[in-house]
Amino acid sequence: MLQSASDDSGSSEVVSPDHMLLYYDDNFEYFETKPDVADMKIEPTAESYESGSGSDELPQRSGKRRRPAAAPSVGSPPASTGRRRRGYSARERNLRRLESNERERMRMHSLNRAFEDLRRVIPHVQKVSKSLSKIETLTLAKNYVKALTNAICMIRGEGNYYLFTSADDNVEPPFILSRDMEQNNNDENDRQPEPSPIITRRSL
DNA sequence: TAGGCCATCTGGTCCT
DNA sequence: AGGACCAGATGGCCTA
Repeated sequence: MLQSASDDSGSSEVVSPDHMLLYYDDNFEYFETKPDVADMKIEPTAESYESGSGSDELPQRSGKRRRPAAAPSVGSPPASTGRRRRGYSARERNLRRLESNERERMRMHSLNRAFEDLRRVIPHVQKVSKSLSKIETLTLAKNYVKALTNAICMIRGEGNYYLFTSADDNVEPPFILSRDMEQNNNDENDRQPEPSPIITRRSL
């Protein structure tokens, strides 16, 4: 297995499949570093890749099977309308693909770090050995902003700016802020002093 | 075992 | 032209 178990924070230590980089011989044929991908069905050659004959597949390196040829996205031309850039050898194309994969991984890792930062500043009840999912994080953040906005408006004597609806209840636990719950979040030492909002949603 | 969540790959599109 | 962004597809892990 190439990928370690996720720590559920999205920041799992991942062994990049690209580090097991394929070797190419002079004919641009692929060679796996370890030919133990039992379910790998396609061993593409440069010819198949060049011809765009539908088997221009990179070998499965991460243990995850590549999806079949991409279905054309809605409202966009088919993938094979000549948009593929010419002039690149199979080796160059595959190097670019690997570089793109690496950039995409880095991008997703930075996105996950941002999610983790967001989790740290959203007061919530800690689930046992489990952090908030991404959708929970976003929904709680939205509710948090709403509640804080309402609190500000209340202080100004303007009444609630947002009304919470049943849709805001989709994420458990209910959005309630208290010092105890906030403390629940503060289990790490990388805290900076933050204001201590005392907001009880149910009182809104 | 099914479903939820996630990481990764991939190709199309947008942006600089 | 090339990188960023995006969404679809896929398979692994985990939990109820």
